[in-house]
Amino acid sequence: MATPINLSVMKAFDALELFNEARSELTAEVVARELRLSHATAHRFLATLEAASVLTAVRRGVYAPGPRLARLGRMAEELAPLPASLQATLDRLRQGLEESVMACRYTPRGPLCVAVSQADRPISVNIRTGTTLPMLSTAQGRLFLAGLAPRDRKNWAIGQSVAQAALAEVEPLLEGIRAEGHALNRGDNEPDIAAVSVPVVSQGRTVLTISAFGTLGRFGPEVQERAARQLKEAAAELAQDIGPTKHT
Amino acid sequence: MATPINLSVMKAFDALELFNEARSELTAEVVARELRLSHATAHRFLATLEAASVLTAVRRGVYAPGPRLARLGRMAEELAPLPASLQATLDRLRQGLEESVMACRYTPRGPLCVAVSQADRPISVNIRTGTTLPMLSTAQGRLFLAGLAPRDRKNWAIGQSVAQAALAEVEPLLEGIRAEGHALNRGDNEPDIAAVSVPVVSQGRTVLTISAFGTLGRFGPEVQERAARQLKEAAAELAQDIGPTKHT
DNA sequence: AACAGAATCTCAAATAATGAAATTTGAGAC
DNA sequence: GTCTCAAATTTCATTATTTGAGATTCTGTT
Repeated sequence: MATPINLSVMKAFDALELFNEARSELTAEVVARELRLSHATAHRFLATLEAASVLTAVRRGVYAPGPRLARLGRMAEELAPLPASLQATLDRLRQGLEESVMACRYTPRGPLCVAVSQADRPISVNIRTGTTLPMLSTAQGRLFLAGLAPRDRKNWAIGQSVAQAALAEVEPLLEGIRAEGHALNRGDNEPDIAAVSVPVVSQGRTVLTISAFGTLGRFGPEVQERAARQLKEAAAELAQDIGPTKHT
Repeated sequence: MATPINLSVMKAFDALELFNEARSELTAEVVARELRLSHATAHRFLATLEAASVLTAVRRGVYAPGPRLARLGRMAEELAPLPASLQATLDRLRQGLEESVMACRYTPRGPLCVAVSQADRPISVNIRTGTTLPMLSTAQGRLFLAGLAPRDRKNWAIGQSVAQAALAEVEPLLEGIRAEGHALNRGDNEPDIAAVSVPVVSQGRTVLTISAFGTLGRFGPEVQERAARQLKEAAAELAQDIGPTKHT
């Protein structure tokens, strides 16, 4: 049903995902172990990425991020089609709410996290940009579904091999979401994690969701209501930023 | 002789290279044409990159850079093992010399451009980070060769299938480079392009080159001398920044 | 010098990628 | 609403590429 995915390319990006602050260099041994590949195959991925300047060989057998990856990232930041004001808006909301805030875009597989502003506390809930959330069990997913016409919702379920029964089960929730203008999540997707989400609507379509999220204990009724209000104001501003585009 | 390279991964990065300021979106048609693939294969690469969040689907058939690419780029900028002061140093040199300035690292395939500071003029010579230069015909390549022990130089030629005769031909040049402490290029690699390069030497090894480059007409003897002097001073400072590391 | 472990290379077998052709989608005309 | 058609997406037999076991090379230690 779906376009087959190039598995080598996925693995190459999986390898890049192994870098983090605590691991600024990669060896074939780490790649082989983490991605469950042979040592020879892991080495070949690293050698390929080095040949492409995506990685740089620090010394024999040890690789670090390379200049091309940095350049492609800068290019992505300059060209990606998000409102210019999105990150600043998220930062402002985060300061006002004192919780983490994020924005998601619709994809058929689920809401895609495209920007985050993490709460300032030493330890807080975070999500990585590029993460795709489940559609049926998250506030963001339900907002996107609530914004679709019934036929589009049905086609979505068919396209993603989701049982019509599962879709029918959330229809009452979607009704409530449309009435309230925001969606809540209290542990439905992740235990002990709450979220309040509102849609950014441009030309009758939900083009983004923005959400405040954190631990359940921090999200009582008053916080929820305050968050929903502030998120809605921000969403209205963002919708004006987006305005009419050729994406109709 | 060398580790085989994964061709699918290379093609995926070739596809990413098609974005630029004038082209912020990609279609399968463009990818197919530019990379000489079938329409179906081009679509599959785009779908793969979209599934990996490296691209984002703007609408059916149209793709833009995605959040994961931006994130990986930021990660690369944070983790890549360059001296922290490198870019500032290049910027300062550019201002002093009023020419473009760049830094290269050694790879067996040739000098890899890892940082650039482009001259302020509306039109000036530039190079893209991630570009690998030829080894024998560039000032940077000759500097790296000049800094290798004769046996290492011979092994390099064997490893890269370079004829020993070609290597022997540049030996007198390398001798001159070692005596002067810098290397010149006046159209040897690219017609009408001149470069002055100096090595950044740490623990007896040439770990970087820094170069000023521009059109031939702007690089008279006085400019060359002035550039060499300023580049050498900067190289000495950078070498101290690098200092003793575990890269011995 | 010898040795050992890690990194790199080789190549036959297995698997995945490719592209021609079929199918689906969606915009525009009526 | 239906129909048309170009573009996008999917299918599947064939071909090319990828994989990993094992061989070879490299390098640090003694």
